[in-house]
Amino acid sequence: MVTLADVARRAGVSKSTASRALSDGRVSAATREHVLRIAAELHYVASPAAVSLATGRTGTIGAIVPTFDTWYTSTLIRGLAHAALRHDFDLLLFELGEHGEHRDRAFDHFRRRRHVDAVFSANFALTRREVGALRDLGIPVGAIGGPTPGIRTWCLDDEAAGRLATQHLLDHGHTDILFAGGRPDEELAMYVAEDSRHAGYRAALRDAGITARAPRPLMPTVPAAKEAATAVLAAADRPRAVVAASDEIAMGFVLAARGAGVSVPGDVSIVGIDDHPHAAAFGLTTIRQRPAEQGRLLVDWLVGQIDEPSGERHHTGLLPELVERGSTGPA
Amino acid sequence: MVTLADVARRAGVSKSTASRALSDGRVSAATREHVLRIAAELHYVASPAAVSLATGRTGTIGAIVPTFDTWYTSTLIRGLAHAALRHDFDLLLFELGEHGEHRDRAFDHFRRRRHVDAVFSANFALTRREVGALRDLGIPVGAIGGPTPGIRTWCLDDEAAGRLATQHLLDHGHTDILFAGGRPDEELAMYVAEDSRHAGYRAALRDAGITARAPRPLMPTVPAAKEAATAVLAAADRPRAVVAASDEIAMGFVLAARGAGVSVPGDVSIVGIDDHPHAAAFGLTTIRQRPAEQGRLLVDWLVGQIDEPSGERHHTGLLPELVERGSTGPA
DNA sequence: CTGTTAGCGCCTTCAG
DNA sequence: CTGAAGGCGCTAACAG
Repeated sequence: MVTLADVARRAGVSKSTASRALSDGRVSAATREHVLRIAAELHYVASPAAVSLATGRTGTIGAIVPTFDTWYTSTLIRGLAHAALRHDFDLLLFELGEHGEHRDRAFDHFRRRRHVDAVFSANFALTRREVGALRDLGIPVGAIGGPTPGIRTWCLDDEAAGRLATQHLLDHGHTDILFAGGRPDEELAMYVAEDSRHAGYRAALRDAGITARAPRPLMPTVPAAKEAATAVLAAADRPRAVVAASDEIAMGFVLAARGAGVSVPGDVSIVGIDDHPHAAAFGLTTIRQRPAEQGRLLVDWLVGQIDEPSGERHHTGLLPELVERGSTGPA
Repeated sequence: MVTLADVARRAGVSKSTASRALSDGRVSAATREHVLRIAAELHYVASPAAVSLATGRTGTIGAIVPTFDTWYTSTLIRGLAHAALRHDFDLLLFELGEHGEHRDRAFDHFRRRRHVDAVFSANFALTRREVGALRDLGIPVGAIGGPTPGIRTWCLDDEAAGRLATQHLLDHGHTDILFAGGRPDEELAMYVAEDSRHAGYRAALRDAGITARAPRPLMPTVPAAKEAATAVLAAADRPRAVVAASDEIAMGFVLAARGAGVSVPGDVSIVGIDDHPHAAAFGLTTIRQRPAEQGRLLVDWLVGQIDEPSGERHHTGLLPELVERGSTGPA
């Protein structure tokens, strides 16, 4: 392997000069150019380990997410990866999974190794204790999630999203609107976004002077939603409209409706939240959020914080955006 | 930060003894236990950079994939991440994206940094040149993709999958079978799996003495497939059955069929390949593959190779598996 | 079994 | 502007 010493020797300068030439340091333009040329010829690449040991910087950002294989998290990670690359940072990935041994191990493993300069966290998947541990790492932490003491956070303004979706239905004259979503299992801190969306739904109805139905909790996956939706649509008190807490839930409803011969939006209007890539094929009216851009945003901020920490720890709500397609119609 | 020296001093031994106690080395049981206790008390964690510099090992595996946000790649990565964690390795991720500047940069960045002990590659997304560069890295390389000289590879036996899907239709008495899939854009090396699946389809028909239709190339996404399917199903020579090169394509067909009032499987039978998580909700008959297990397989192999390279460079085809649901029926 | 001695490759004072 | 020297934290011979 070619080292800095090789480059220095070949260039006829000292290691220090070579080092300076390769980075910012003050060197004469001539030597710099010369060293750079030699380095290129030799395909010199600095050893990350050595650089890290000498500087304390690792050049990598850690990302901690609940699972990779969902539209939201995988798209978010894509955004993180692109931005990290643009800033010349590497991205180290940790999947937490559900609570349990594996999860603890993953988290511990991540927390104890000091080889990241900053960490991105999908906070909505962490316990309070875990978030605290992250904060105490002493490096910049940026998270997707609700407001969290001591941590800079961002996320879709879920309440506004729920409100916007509901208002859209209200504008169409609907009054019998079901909210579908929210975990049946109270244990998990995950998916609290759904609670905020539900709150937005309730607020919109309250403002309109309309009574909300009892929500229909379900797991936020297409198959689970389809199953639940089949029951909902077969019931005597079938709602005329539904606000789905996510597009996957909305898709489950569309699938169930078609299977049951229920027309969308003729018999029931359905609005989702997310703008999942499949939403268009389902003709879904939805509230859009852009995970990839959220990832970019986070990494840009993190990289800035590595150089000069600002101490800012507030929360930023991202604006939702209505996308009208064919799944909603007049009451 | 607490270092090995701190532990050694506090334990009253030399750094080397402490180091040995913390790892495999020969030390008396008593000293080992003592050092271990002190280390735990002090929350000692070895500096990865220092270890790496001293040993030449980095404890991380690099993964290079075309994009994160597809079911296949994100599930694959989940498998990689789980297995890596189990072996106490970190996972460094690189997303290549489409060909172009960003892609070159990503690849170069990855190739030049020597901070991974082994690399996983989603070969199907790479050019021959890129694969060659990976091979020349001098570290173990394991890939998902077709047989590649000099590289250990695995992938679903796509030809067998295409054949199995087609045979299933043949068994139902179908003779008018369309193959939907294959990139309209010849440029990209990506998704060659579709070609093999198409080959399997043709082989099955040939064996049955049935003439194949001209395939319907399309982008492998739900929206694109739905659009293409709408045209296919409206045509005068609408096929009685279709082998979709992937479940996403199959879903596009199901959506299009429902939109056009075409009954599945009454008017047209549809079989997919992959067993995407949404497949069940679509009632899709499909050929299953298990990306997460593929990821695990790869990492297990890679970790073994890091310790003792075996030089094996062959290809392994993974067996496809028919999953019958409701989207296929008699001719 | 344990301590001493050298580095691993780079950056960074400190002189010149 | 440049060179020499020391150290980042750890492991790996080499003696004892």
